[in-house]
Formats: sequence, structure tokens, C-alpha cells
Amino acid sequence: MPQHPKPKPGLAPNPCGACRFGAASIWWPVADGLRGVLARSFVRRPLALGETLFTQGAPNDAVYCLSQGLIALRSYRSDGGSALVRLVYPGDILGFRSFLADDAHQTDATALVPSRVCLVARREARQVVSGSPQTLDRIARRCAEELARSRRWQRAAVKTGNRKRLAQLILQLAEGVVPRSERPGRMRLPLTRRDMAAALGVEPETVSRLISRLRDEGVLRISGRWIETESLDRLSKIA
Amino acid sequence: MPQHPKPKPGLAPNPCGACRFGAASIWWPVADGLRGVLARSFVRRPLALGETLFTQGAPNDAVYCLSQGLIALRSYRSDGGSALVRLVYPGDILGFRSFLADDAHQTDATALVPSRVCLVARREARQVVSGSPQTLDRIARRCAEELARSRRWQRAAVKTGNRKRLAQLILQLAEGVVPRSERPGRMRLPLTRRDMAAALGVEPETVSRLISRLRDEGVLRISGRWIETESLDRLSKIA
DNA sequence: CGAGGCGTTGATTTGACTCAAATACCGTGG
DNA sequence: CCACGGTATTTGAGTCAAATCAACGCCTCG
Repeated sequence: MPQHPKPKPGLAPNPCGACRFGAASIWWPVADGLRGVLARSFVRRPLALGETLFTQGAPNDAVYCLSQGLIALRSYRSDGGSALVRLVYPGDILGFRSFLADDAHQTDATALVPSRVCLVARREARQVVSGSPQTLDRIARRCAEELARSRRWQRAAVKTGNRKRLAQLILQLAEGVVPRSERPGRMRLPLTRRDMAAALGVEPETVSRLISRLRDEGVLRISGRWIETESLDRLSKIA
Repeated sequence: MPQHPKPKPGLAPNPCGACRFGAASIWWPVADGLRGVLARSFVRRPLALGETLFTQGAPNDAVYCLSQGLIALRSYRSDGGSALVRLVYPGDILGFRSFLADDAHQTDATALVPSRVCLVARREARQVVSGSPQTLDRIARRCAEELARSRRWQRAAVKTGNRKRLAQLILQLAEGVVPRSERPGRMRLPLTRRDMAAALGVEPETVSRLISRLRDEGVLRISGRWIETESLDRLSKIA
């Protein structure tokens, strides 16, 4: 945070300047002349639990940045099946793929817990990007990182046991839900069993059985959505 | 092809101008002043069967464009297992992810048939990109498309029968290998059974059995690497 | 000729799916 | 606050596809 230069007097401040993720923001820094454009279309929007930010097939309206909460990207197939493509954590951006490719959203984005996003409308985002190649570069870099993540997933998913993958998923959720300072080992799962199944690519019954097995082995205690574990170490060892 | 403007006299021509994929090239068009940079570092390089273009973990040297042949991107896990991440066809570009993210290659790239790539060295590619935001935009777009492809794969792979996926793979290979005019339904598979297995995420034995099943059902004839099918329709119906 | 990689086939085991039913959880309205 | 209905979750039994373990034919290369 010490690296935020003071805005020049008379010019609009960069709206990301105050954000906890400001220094890593795709909109930071941006040329003086474009800060006005940014500030004009910048919106902070709260999302209630379960609220959807955009849906698969809808045209891209904006580039979003998650500042608080947890969002799921889900992709539906014509046969009705769905996959949980990605869990979005604070600091991650959304909608950049459809923004870059100039096409429709490929996933639904819905809030798994009450959340907050900041957004820059498409039109102004385009304007900023075309006036500031560095910004485009930062967005492209996010896209490249996302592709890397997707391929890591592809590599791992295919031949990794579901038990292991479930442990990884739970740890991942713990990362997002538990303030990293404390580690009470107790949290409310933001996902239904169905969602967990969609994330792992298995049936809900299987998730249930996998969880039961972990419980029987003493790795964790669980009751409905509440999950509790003595030490995340046991889980880490499985994952 | 009529849309290639003549280079101004005295200026280097765009090396992609003559290419069959020129009009779709990420390097086309580019500002007059940068054509020299492009031409200077532009290299056309043949690849023998099995030759590798880059390896997982190696630093990015260039951005490549496949002009002829077929290349496999494979990703290896620490436990030795590998996944066939992507089949690269003429007109596709390679190395752009590591170029954009400025990090190491995530996959091996090896030629499945004798091939030819064009490449622009990293340094000059950076130079062109920084002087020509449109070029960056085109690369970013490819990256976004690739992410889309990867997610489609993720969505489909999880709960689609292996028989179906194998049929899709064979059709995909046919696309690449068979000159699209004729459709002799006879081709040499560019992949080993092991590779096909890695592409589908199953064991080689399973691929063998799946193929046998298709043979027994009269969908295709096969002998080692040579595969022959009366009509691709039957396969399409399965896929 | 022998070694090694590739490919096929068989026998067995494992794990997940399916269908079906019992139970726990949750928000609602009384 | 409690009973109610509907959803979410668990559990069981049977089935099936793929993994695993193992053996063998084939071909190439040294």
C-alpha cells in the first residue's frame, strides 16, 4: 500500500487505490487521462447469497473484480449436467475471458456467500484498454494464468483419486472461508453436496460416501454443512 | 487473400503475408515501422517426426505458429503420469501462454508428423507487441479462446463415456490428417495407444478394448496404426 | 538371437453409478 | 415456539465400466 502515489490535484483518483487488492489490480496504475473514464463507470456492487452476477450465454457487460466473498463459476451442458469450473476468491477477476474474446459468458457466476464485486462496464473498459496497453497486458496475463490453472487441473484431474481430490477441495474451501490467521478448523461449507460433486465430476452419493469415509477414519467431524477438523494436516497429507 | 496490401516500397514485407493463414495471423497486420523487427527475427523451422519444439519447464523463447503438420502438447506429472493436453493444428499458435505470463512452458511440444512452424523470437515479439497493442489484443484473444476450449473440455470430459470420447478423438485426428477434400476414410494414426490413452485419461488397455469393440461393431477396420472406415458418419453418430 | 517397446487379450478386483429408500435439515406458517 | 412439507443428505443393494495384474504375439533394433 505504500506504493500508491497521490493523485494529482484536480484529477479523479483511481477507484482501486483504496482497495486491499489495489496494488495487484488490473486497473492499477492507469494513465492520468483515463482515471476519469475509470472512475465514471466504476461500480461497487454487493451480492446476496445465491445471487447471480452473470449467466452462461449472456453477453459480456463488464469486467468484474471480487473484493469480498466467494463465487462459483458453473458451466451447464445441454444434457442438463453441470460442472463447477472454478471457485473465485477475493482479488480474482471475472468476465475477462468473454471481455477479451468479445463473446458470450461461458459460465454462470453465482455468489456462494454474501459477496461484493467491483466492476467496470464493458464500454469504458474497452476505452481504458485501448488507451493503456499495460492494462491490456495485465488482463492478458490473468488470462494466461487462468489457462495455466485450467491445464494444471486437466493434468491432475484425470488420474487422481476422488478421495484425494475431495481433500484438496475441502482445503481449498478452508483457505477461502477461514480467515487465515485463526484456524479453528470449523467452518460452514459454502457448497452443497451436489456442488461438490460437480466440482469433482462425480455423483452426489459418491461425495457423501467419500465424506463418510473420512469421518470414519477420524480425519474430520461433519454434520450437514458444518465441518470440523482437529488438524488440517491429516487432510493435507491425503491431498 | 485479396486483402493483403502491398508493402510500401523500401519497407520489409510482413513475413506472414505469403502464408495460407496470413490473414488470420497474430502478426498481421502490423505497423510499417515494426515489419522490419518482425522480418528480422522471423524463422521458418521444419520439425521431423518426434522432434520436440520445447519442453515443460523450459523458459519461453518465442511465439510459434504451426503452418504444417500436427503437434502434441503433453504435460507430465511428478508421479510420471502424463496427459495429452492439446492437439495443435495448422494455423494454431504455440507458446503464447508462457509468452503472455512470462513464465516457463507448461507442456512439451512434439511433432506427431513431420511439421513446420514459423516463430518470432521472444525479444522481438515483445518489441512488436509493445509497439502494436492490436497485436497484443490478437494474442490475448487466442489465449481467451484457448481458455474457452479448455473449459469446454473440462465440462465435457467429466461425464462423457470413453467410447464417445474415443470416437471424437478419432474424428479430430481425421480432420487433421485427411486433406479435407478427399475422405478416403483411411489414415495412419499419428498417436500411439499410449497417447490416445493419455488424451482420454484412461489406460492403454482400455483404449485397445474400446477400439476392438468399435471394430467388432463394424464401425471401422484397424490394423496397428492403420485405420479405415467406410463412413465417418457412423463414428460421428457415436461421438 | 535377445531385449524392449507396442499392442492385444484374459481374469480378477475395485470403484463409481444407478435405483431405491430412509433420515436429517430448514424455512414457513400457524 | 412447534408442526409441516419439501429439500438435502445418507445409506443400501445390485450392476457395470475401467483399473490392475499377467501373459503373449509382434516388430524393430542392437
